[in-house]
Amino acid sequence: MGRAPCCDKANVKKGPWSPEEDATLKSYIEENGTGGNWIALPQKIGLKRCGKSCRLRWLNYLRPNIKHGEFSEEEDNVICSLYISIGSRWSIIAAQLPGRTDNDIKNYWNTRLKKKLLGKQRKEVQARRDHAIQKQQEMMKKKVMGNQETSVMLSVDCNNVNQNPYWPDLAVLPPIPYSNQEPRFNDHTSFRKLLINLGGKFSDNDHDHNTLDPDLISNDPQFHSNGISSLQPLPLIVKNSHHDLDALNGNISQLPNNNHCNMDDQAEGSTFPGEFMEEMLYNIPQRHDGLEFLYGDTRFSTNGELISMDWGEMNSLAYLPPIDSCCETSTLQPTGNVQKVGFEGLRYMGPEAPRQ
DNA sequence: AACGAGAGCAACCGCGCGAGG
DNA sequence: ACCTCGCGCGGTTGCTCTCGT
Repeated sequence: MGRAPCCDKANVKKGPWSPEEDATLKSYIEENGTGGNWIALPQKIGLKRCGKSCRLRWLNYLRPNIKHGEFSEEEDNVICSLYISIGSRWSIIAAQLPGRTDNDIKNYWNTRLKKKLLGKQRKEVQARRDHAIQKQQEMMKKKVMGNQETSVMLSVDCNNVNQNPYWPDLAVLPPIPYSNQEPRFNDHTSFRKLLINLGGKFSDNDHDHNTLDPDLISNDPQFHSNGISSLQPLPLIVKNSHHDLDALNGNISQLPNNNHCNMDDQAEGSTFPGEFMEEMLYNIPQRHDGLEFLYGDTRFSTNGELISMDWGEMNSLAYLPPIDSCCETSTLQPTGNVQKVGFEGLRYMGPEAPRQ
């Protein structure tokens, strides 16, 4: 037994909305509001549409102050930052981006932002591999020549490789099977882990945009029902490798400023998900974390061994950063007017001490 | 110019939740 | 306490457009 349909499917129109339908719906809602009943609304105004369809059309397209078109880098930052903390809670993310709808953000994430991350990462992996192959070929050539000088050079090269423990012997490894990796990128957890490593603060000038509203989210019933027991921004473990290890072992108190990745000296002037992505992928010692889709889910034990770690565990390391009230969202009133609803916009104002 | 593949986006679907009876 | 109904959400689908061959 399925649930009863919300409307008579046989007698409702589906597909794209005509300008006439748009006009009818818009003018009615602007004059009278929704009347608190979307299901009854289409009948009331003579539209052969499902109530849900009307609601969606209004929310995503017709209501005032909807912003369409390109997302700014700042908006990218907000989306990524929030995605770290709450995952695919598009409505909450949308609440932090005035004029953007959850559907818009969801589409943008699925079609572009995600690819932006992956594309960059792939390109660099390939470049590094090509470079390593080239280098090894050169080394082999010299080795064939068999002089002593060459062995010294080889030894230096080997040391260099060892300084970069994640790209050992690349030239003898088979090509990374991209297609096999894809599925692992497709789940939210993998992307969230990746984004955690990106630090949440993706550019130098986004102080006003890495926002999250803990009240909004903690009051959101669905949040708890979705299996994330406490909505708390994760510590953004990026910069200091020793602190990272401590944090991963639960030593949060030893994580100064860890809610705000300091990009200034790690990737100054970088943009997200651009140069900083590369920095994260190739230059940071702890790049294992969050790139488990490349290396397997890992974290470090006290003796430095890598052990498995899932999202839930990572989430348990979280704490709430201080709050700066600054944001507001909008709701549609029965009158059709848009009312600003103030909420305590949670800003990552870091660096700050972890909340107890 | 024609065609196919891929990207982007609007819209639909099904489910969980809360309110109200 | 239980049931029904509507809302809101996230995931998915499918249409349209663009670009490459």
